[in-house]
Amino acid sequence: MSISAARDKFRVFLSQKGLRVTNQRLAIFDAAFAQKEHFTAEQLLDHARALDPSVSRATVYRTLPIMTESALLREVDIGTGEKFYHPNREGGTTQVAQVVCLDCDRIFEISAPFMEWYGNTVSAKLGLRPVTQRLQVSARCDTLRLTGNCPRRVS
Amino acid sequence: MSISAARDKFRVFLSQKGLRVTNQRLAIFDAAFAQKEHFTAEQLLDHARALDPSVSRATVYRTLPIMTESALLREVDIGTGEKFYHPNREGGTTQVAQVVCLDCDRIFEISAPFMEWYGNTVSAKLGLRPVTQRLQVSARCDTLRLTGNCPRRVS
DNA sequence: CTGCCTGCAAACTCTTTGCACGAAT
DNA sequence: ATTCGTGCAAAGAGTTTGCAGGCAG
Repeated sequence: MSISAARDKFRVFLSQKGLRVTNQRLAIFDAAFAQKEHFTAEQLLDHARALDPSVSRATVYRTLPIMTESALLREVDIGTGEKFYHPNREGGTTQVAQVVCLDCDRIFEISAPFMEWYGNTVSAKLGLRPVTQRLQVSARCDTLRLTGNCPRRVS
Repeated sequence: MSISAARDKFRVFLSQKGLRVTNQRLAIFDAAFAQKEHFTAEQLLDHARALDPSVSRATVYRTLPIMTESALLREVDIGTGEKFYHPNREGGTTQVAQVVCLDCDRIFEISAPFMEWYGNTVSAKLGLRPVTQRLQVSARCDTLRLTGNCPRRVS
């Protein structure tokens, strides 16, 4: 999905929900889709302000749930206190797992289709209906620690 | 593992680490192991104070990491802002997944031995060495929502 | 023109920390 | 007698919210 297609999808989503298409929301969208890696609300605020200085922290926090609900953004909570976000460029709803490198603090997304099966199986045993699954692996990078170089490039 | 065996394990752990065996730490331990379900730091404080009114919030927060490190307690972060804890009565380090019921807010622990294999596989692809895994499923309980009764009893 | 959206700053929640006193070893 | 542990209250981080004015529809 191209960025302009995603942008259109965002506008349509807002309209269909009866929400207004404001310059601030568009700036936040553009800032989010310009990111190459996972970002925090604070980082997004910085980038959005570079596009439109009138964007406030409050609006960023109010817009993030909208973009998450529209599936344009993925929310990732790795238990560090702050939430991370990542543009969903493929537009799909495929299950993904996260691998968090404890040495470079980067987050890698890995397709994990079996997670859905697992959620169904386990939930059925309890008489529940699965809604979401999260699979996260935190790992160390020996190469980085020993050589000082991270062997992985920015995706 | 009986509760008194666990209590001894806690005392031994403290001693071996050069930490002191205080009444407050023991009260917090006893309060934790008296819980039937997952609990928060605040709930633990309440129960510990019932055993020893001198226990403070600060000491609870300072003791929780110690009990977690000693594997007597398991820390569970389901992304709600507050952390949950659960006594590890079996004493093992088996991988467990959590199923969180969005209707009764209860947390169920499910053995998930394949998680370790998965962490290894995924990490190896990235050249990383896995440290921890988290697998969580959030699910709805239709029975509870429709009848008002939760079909699962407290474990 | 109407009412949703905004920025600002204060409030909130959970957790951590500095300090002086108190208790375990 | 040491030194670590403690309670208290304040600080801290991240996020949410009340309000008065502003802009989209």
